[in-house]
Amino acid sequence: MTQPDNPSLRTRQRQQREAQLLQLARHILQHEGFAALSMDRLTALSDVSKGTIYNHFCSKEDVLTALSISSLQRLNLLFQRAVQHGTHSRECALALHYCYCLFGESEPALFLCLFSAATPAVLEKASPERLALRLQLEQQLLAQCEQLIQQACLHLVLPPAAGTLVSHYAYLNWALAFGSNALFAPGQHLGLFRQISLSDVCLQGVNLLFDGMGWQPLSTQQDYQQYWRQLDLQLKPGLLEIIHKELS
Amino acid sequence: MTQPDNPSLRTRQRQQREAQLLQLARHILQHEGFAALSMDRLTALSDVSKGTIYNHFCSKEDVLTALSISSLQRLNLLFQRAVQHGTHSRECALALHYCYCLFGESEPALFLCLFSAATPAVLEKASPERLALRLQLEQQLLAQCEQLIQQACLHLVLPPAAGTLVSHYAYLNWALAFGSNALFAPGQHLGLFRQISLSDVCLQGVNLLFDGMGWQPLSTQQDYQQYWRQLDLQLKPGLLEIIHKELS
DNA sequence: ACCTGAACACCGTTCAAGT
DNA sequence: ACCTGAACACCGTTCAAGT
Repeated sequence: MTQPDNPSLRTRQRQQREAQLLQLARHILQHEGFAALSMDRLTALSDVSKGTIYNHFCSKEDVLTALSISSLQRLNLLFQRAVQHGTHSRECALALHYCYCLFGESEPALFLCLFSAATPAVLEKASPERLALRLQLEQQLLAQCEQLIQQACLHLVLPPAAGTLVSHYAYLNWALAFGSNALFAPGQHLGLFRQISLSDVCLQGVNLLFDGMGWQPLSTQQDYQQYWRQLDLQLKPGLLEIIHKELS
Repeated sequence: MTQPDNPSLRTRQRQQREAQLLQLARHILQHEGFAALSMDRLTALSDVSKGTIYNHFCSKEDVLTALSISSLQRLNLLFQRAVQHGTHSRECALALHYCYCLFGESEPALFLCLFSAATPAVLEKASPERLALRLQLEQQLLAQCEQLIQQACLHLVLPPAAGTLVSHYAYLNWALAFGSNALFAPGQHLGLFRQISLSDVCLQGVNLLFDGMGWQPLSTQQDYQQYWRQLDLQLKPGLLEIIHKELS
């Protein structure tokens, strides 16, 4: 029979190598651009053969999907940390948006993976296993948002409305956060929105959306810009630690 | 000297062929998927040689960018038509969102081109000329939004705020519209948001955003769901005509 | 001036041979 | 059981030759 430690050791080594490969892929994206990411290039930078790389990823697009998964895992951790910071539900929700914005600003390459991995060309060639994992992680993120919204309804600081309110609200929060971040990078690249600060516009967008929802206290009653600055001072260092843990 | 008609004829023929090639590319994307779009496949379906195709597009990614440009041109036309429909500025702005949503729903493949063309892998390999044209068209779209917002401020139905209000508001509208549409397609693909209607969630998002901005009349004062249905009845046919003009 | 398609280089993917 | 890298197929891109 095999030794009891052997399989777990193998698994650990395998995971470690996969993390190294993803690290290298990230390096290529960051320093040589997305067009430079090829299996050849990845093989050249790694210390394994092409066949071994295909033992981890079924296609080049699967590599991008794996990077998007590690982004989602990191976002989940950020959310878990940030949601504890606020003193009421609207502050907590704002803290989640702060996480998303911070992630996009401090790790643009990883955010662009998240963006690119949602593209049909990538979705079509990613492995079913990774797509399932991605779905699970996105559901986890959504669940954190929905829980917060539900809590706000229960505490009567968020007026109830008809229909599938909670999932719609969560969708719209996600859409606004994703859209704000996704527009920014290519916009800058093209020369659009040159005078806009991502952080400012995200904060403003969330304020408007939450005010529209009637989520109390409204931005006329509390200065959320000040809370955002508070997040910068109190939460940012811990979040950056999470983002950079086991990165580079 | 050359005949006076010759150059314009040449140009027209050239444009016509380019339109045909884009039409074929669209056909591949729609019926065979994004992964199936290759210069070989495009050549096979066309009646010209590969070299001629490279005479129009500097790369495969340039083809996607060209399709995103024709999407933007169509959106511009839709906006021009729709903005005239409303009886006050908030209705006009809602009509613009209606256009975006309708475009995403009725031409998902073209919307996905818009989405994919914002991806770094595509941006890096598109021709500078097309990127410049794209920038121009996006600025045109933005200008239409900003004009509407400015008008609302002048008519005192949109409370003025500090700083670069107008461009921020336009950015957020775009981010919400883009995000709502962009999340939907891959979400459906993954199995996320299965119970959500794109149209419903877009309308709700815009209502919340505009209410948050204080854009009068608020959604508590006017039933915008009814106006949305009105757009379905009165505006949709004309818009679909614009969308499908010179398409398949 | 423009079109052609063979040619080339590179890249994605596989798999027989090796350990 | 896993790794290797040669081999293959396909794809993106170019360009000498042709009209």
